[in-house]
Amino acid sequence: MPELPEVETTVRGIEPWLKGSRVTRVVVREPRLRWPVPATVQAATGQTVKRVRRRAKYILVDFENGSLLIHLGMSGSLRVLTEQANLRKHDHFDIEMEQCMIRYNDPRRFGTLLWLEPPAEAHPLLSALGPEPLSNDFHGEYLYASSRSRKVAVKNFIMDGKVVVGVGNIYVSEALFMAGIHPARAAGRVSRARYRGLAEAIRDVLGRAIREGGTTLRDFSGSGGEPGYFAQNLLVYGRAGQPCFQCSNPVRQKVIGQRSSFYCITCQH
DNA sequence: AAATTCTCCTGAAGGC
DNA sequence: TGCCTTCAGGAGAATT
Repeated sequence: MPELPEVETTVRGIEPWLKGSRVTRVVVREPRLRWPVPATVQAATGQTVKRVRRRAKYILVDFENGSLLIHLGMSGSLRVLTEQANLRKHDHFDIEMEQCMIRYNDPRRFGTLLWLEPPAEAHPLLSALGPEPLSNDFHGEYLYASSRSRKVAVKNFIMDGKVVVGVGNIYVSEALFMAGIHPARAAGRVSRARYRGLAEAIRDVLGRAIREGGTTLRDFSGSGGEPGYFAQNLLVYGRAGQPCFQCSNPVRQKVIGQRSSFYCITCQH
């Protein structure tokens, strides 16, 4: 499940192949994704890529008069192909360039391909998003201020894209453990000092994952291309029943906000 | 407004 | 071994 670090790694991987190059063709062979891929994506044909960037977990391919928006959903991935390659099951679309092609594969079809008229930031999917977790706008004070009177579990609060973007189920579990905060605690009942620690933990865990993804990222072309986001050793996520690295008590697993949460009842309060 | 539930889909894992 | 069931999960939409 691609989280922010993998999306970032993907962006860095494909940008050198796309930037300054022209789209020669967009082939949509299986339009059934999160939303049906609209015919308007053909607007990219013939245009030159100005840049490739990430906002939350969205990939934006910017052109002079619009942007392609790509989301990897749960199971999406992009590959750069420089020569003919057989189609695989769940290959949804290709963006053909002068020197290569970007091929999107997504078994579970939770991903997205849309065409956005400028300014892209005004699009409903992007306009209400919170700050980037690695930006200067994101810090403990911000979390503290925006969580007052909020009763939702702090875990759900952090996963809310209007609060901060791109912190998914895996990394929120990791960051809460690092900060010693119980995931089910009401967001409004977390102290300023602990929010400082949490913001720091989020920044740390995402930053590390991106750096590790960057090291496993080589040329991003060919068959492999899978960003190595799981290279990171996880402290609690997926470790139910195994000893906590800090106190050796078994890690608990419980569903909070419809999603599995992993935490240590001794170390997190 | 805020919180909760529903929804999309398929591969993997578990049960017998 | 193999078939059937269950479940996970990003995030917008719908509902309470």
